[in-house]
Formats: sequence, structure tokens, C-alpha cells
Amino acid sequence: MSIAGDLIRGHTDAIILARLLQSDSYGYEINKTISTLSSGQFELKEATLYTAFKRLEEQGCIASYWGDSGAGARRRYYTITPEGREVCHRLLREWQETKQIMDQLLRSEGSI
Amino acid sequence: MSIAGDLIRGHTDAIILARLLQSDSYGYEINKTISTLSSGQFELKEATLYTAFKRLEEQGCIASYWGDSGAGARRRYYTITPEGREVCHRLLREWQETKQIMDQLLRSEGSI
DNA sequence: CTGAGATACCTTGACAGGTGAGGTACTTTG
DNA sequence: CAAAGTACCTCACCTGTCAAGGTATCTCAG
Repeated sequence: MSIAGDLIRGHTDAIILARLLQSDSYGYEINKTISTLSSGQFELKEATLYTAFKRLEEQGCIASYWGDSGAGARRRYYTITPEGREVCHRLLREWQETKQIMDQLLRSEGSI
Repeated sequence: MSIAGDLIRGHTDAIILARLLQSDSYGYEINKTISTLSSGQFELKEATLYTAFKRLEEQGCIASYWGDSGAGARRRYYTITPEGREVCHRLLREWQETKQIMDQLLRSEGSI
């Protein structure tokens, strides 16, 4: 992982929800996907991931069900709820804002 | 403030150092500048700002001196050290990476 | 058959950073 | 004189990350 988790902090939920917007998935797979999508530059730690799941489920953004993996260990699948979709879209907008503001604040030229 | 502090968390130091890269300044002014630059969309809380100053000074990234304000309350000015400049440039690079990775992770199309 | 490695889940405790609330002290302005 | 602005600072609390540890199953090489 080339970037620290603290730099992503506050965006973990957005990342997870954005994945679930694509399709239902389970912890292990989501983690792999994130690693792949970021070309190995970032990965959620397991503890972080599972606490996020718990948080999001309590908030009603996601729901879970045990999937039948056929072979291999059992999997708990997560699905995004309508409420979760709304939250996700809000978080995506917030990310766009954050980017913009950060760029303004870090731009070297800009004093006043 | 329209965006939450948690979204910025981990980038506070970068924001402060980037300001000091422009010129020496003091807490109150830095806060105003940040508010102005972000069009009022973001502001550091005082507690956040001063803990950050303390942290950065301990790390040797900034140094401080009491300025003579002439009229009004005394001001503690901060100046960026050579080490601070290096750190700042590293943080700016990290921000670029973070942006890129986040965009990849949040992009709707991308599964695998 | 056995051991290693992959798949898959989960919890706990420590730690760090952000922040609300509170405090000090001076100056300007109505 | 009181209120508001300038300017500093600290403490206790909360939240999210993560190292470390644990469980269980399956596959495959030796």
C-alpha cells in the first residue's frame, strides 16, 4: 500500500458503497477489488472493512445475507439499500467538493 | 462549513504547510485565509489548528516566533523550515495520488 | 496424509486526530 | 460600558484505523 489509510479516512464508506452500487459482494471480494482497482496502491485493512460493514448496516445503508459459496468458506454478502444509494450519491458529490476545495487550499499561487 | 472535517482529516498538515510555503503567518490569519480560499466551504476548528501547530513544531516542520502586532493581541508567527518544505512537497504528491486512487475507486463503471 | 496457503469471517484494544467547550487577554466601536 | 472582534491556548471526548489475534474450510503439492 503506497498511501496511508488516514488519507482516505472519512471516505471508506463511500468506497464500499460505490462497490456495492455495482453489484452485491462480500468482504473478501470487495477488498480484492479495491486492491485491484487501485493497482495495489491501496487496500482496506480487514478490521477497517468489517467495522465499516457493521456501521453501514446499523445505519441502514446496506443489508446482508449468507450466500452459498458452494465450495469454500461461507460468505456474507452485502447489498446496498435504497437509503444506501442516496447516501452513496451524497458521498460522491462530497468527494467532488472535497477535491475542489483541497486543490484550492493546496495551490501554491493562491494567497487571498 | 459545508464539508465535514473528517473528509479532510489526514490532510490538515498539508493545508497548513502549503499556506506557510507562501509566507510566514499566524493562526488566526491562516484560518481566515483557509476560509476565504475555500469560499467559506471549509474552516479548520481552532483546536484542530493549534494541535496541528504543536505537532508540526515538534516534528521540526515549522518554527515560531512572537511577532509584534503593534496594536491588538500578540501574535505567534509560524515559519516553515527546510524540513517542512520537504514534508510539504511529499504531502502534495501524496494528495495527487490520493485523488487519483479515490477517483478510480469511486468510478461507477469500474468493476475489475 | 500432511502441511502450507488461499479463502472467508470476526473481535479486541490501543492509538491518533478532530472538535466542543471552556478559558485568557487586549482593542475597537457603538 | 458592553459587545464584538482579534488572538491565543487546553482538556476531555469521540470516532475511525489497524495490529494482533482467533475461527473454519478447501485445495494442492509433496
